[in-house]
Amino acid sequence: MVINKSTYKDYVVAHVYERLQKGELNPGDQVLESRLATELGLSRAPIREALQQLVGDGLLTYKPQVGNFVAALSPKEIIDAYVTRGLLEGFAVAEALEGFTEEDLEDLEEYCLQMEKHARRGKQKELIEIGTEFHHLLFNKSNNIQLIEYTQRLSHKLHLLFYKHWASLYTPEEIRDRHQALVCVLRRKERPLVEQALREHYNETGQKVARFYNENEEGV
Amino acid sequence: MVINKSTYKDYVVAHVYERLQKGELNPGDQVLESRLATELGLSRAPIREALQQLVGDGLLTYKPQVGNFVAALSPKEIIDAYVTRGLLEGFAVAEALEGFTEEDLEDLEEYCLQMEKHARRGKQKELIEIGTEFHHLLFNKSNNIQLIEYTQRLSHKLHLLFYKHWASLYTPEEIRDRHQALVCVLRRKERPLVEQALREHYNETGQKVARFYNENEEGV
DNA sequence: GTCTCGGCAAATGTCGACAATCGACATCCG
DNA sequence: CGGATGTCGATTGTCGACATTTGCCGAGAC
Repeated sequence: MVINKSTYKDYVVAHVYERLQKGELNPGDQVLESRLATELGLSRAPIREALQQLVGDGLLTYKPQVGNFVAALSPKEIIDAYVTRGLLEGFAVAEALEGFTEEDLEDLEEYCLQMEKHARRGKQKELIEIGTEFHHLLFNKSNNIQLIEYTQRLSHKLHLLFYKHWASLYTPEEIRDRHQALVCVLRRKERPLVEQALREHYNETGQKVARFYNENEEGV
Repeated sequence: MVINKSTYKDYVVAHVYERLQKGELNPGDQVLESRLATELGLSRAPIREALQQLVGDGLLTYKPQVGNFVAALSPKEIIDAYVTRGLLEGFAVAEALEGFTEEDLEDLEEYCLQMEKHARRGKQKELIEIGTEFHHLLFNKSNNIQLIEYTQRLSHKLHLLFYKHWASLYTPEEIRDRHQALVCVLRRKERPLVEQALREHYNETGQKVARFYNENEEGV
């Protein structure tokens, strides 16, 4: 593109994101370099770079001499990923606990209500957006760069892979309550509680997503 | 090459690792693609792939249109990285707490003694090796793939960047005691204690490394 | 003396073509 | 008929050349 002064790589990455979100690329599918190249009117070089980055982010898996495939996580791997995210985000939030102002907390509570509203009306896109914003606000208070980087990566990965199912996992009330509970714990300013709460938050979701996949289709 | 059926990329990655360990590449140095290419008798394509992987692992940083540079962490970033590793490894070990047999624990204690011995005799290479083995045995008991992957990456990064200083941070007795303390805590089989112990273990080391760098040279 | 502008060298970004490898199908032999 | 083997198409791996961008350096104006 022109707007982004940087290279084609990011453009390709964005394109693949989109394909993933639209469901045009599903777990297990092979991602062909030449196909993407002709699609985007580029040579294979920038495509390969983009794909490699996606592999690094865990969205694709790479088999040498064979190709890149959309990551297909087993139920166990799904749970693992969510558990790990809970660990990272829990710690990040705990580290930044003192940094949360009353205003922040009220913003978060407002998000809870909005999430419920959007969920109730079936506005999936807005729901996702607010949800992302919610957690973003949470772990971005931390100033541990390394921690944030890993959290972002994992968050991004889970977001793209399980994007579609968010609305079918919990009822609108559950969504609201679960997130309000987090804000509640945040208010108490006790590190271990905060860590524990976020771990459980993601642990539950991981279990649900994994069960969902187990029922609907066999992963891997 | 022939012995390794996989691609040149891994070969290049290994080569850069070596250069880093030997101190031929230092933080801040630019890593030139064409230079590596002629050095290894390859074209720039596999070099670029390898460098990109190294960027993903955090060993290099990448400036678009400019090049790749050996990561130069600020003191804060050094501490952050160690803290994060403590978080990950602490959790991984805690998760696998029941999996540690008495035999494992005795092996670990044996490692402690060997580390002290090698440190005392100035055998840096062996010291590093055992140290790596020690922590490897610790977090590899976990079966959380995602967690292990991140831990490995971070471990690898810190290993390569601060490899050289290990022996100068602690006395041989301290090295032994610090690791024996970990085994001790492991024996008690109490999750929170284990997590806490590993966090502190790496926190301390991070502080030391950061201070070391602050005194000897200005990072970044 | 300092600042600005323009051009030059060097490095990265991209391209199209060729080589090596893998998977699948067809074929051959027991 | 079943399993091993050879061949073919498709895809990735690698290459060398070209395009573009960056940062430096020096000439010239103020």
